[in-house]
Amino acid sequence: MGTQNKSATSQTKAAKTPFDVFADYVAQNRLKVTPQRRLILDTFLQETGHVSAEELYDKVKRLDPAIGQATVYRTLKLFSGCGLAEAVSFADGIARYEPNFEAEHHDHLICQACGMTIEIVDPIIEKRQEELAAKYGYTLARHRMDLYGLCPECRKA
Amino acid sequence: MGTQNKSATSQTKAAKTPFDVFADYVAQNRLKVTPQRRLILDTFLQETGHVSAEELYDKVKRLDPAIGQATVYRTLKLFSGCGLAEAVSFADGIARYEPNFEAEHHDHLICQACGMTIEIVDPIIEKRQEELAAKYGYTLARHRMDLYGLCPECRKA
DNA sequence: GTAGCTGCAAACGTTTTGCTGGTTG
DNA sequence: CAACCAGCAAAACGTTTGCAGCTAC
Repeated sequence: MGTQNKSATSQTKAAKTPFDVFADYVAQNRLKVTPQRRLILDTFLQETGHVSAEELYDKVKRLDPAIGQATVYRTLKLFSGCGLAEAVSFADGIARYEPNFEAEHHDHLICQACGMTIEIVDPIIEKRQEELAAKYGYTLARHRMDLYGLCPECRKA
Repeated sequence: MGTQNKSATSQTKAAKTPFDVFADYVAQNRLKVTPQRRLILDTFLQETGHVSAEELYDKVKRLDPAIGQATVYRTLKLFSGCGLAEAVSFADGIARYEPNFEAEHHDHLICQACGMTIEIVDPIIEKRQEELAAKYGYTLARHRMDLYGLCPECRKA
């Protein structure tokens, strides 16, 4: 599949930064760029992993104590809407988001015994996923697939 | 459909029923088996897919109107603790559980906008997953696949 | 100028907890 | 009979919403 291009949309254009993505989204949806949103985006993009809204609120508040938590919640939804953030949730009832740079997507092949993880991308599966979604009238945005089993080493043991 | 054997681990022993699993867990942890727990387990095991605590509470309540919802919540945690239930959560802030004893597994097609979820099992994908695992020398035990997108309704809107 | 945003606080729905009496082992 | 559990109701939790004033476009 050569380079990672979800579609043929951007040929000559340099890769969009998250800020561009946000700016575009804002422009297309009659929204506005505010200092708060900029700050929240900045802070969010510095996250390496996943953050809960509350955690992000704490960090942002340190930089701008006047900010309200509703703003953080609302803004995270915005990011989620324009693909900058991916909502992931572990089973503890707290919503978490992780920065989604839209670059490399991959699935996981995980060893249950030793934790060895291989990142995989399989065109056949990706294609079939699209077909499945289409069958039910869904438009697919993203997916998560984790395969659990035993790696060759642990299998021997 | 013959008997479902996930692996060749149990030679002489008969397969444990979920009730056995629960009984063992209860015995080992100084817990008690009560009519309520039995009822909740029964009801839960009849679920084909995922249930929220509230949904299960409704069903159980129809069978025993005196039951309290705290009991359902507490009991589901118990099931989760002994491996009978798997906590899955889509990004809507509601905890869901699905029976975890069966070999019958399904994946999810989830609407990002309204949360509508369709349970799917696709032979082509299942087969390809096995092939992929084999390619890397892995023996597959289970997997999790969630597809996120827009359902037909939300797509229109 | 106006649509859209913010912060606040109150409202919301889900889940947990404290308590008292009842049941299991 | 000693844990342990049930039901109830209230509290706690994360999240959303209504509103009045403010700000970006």
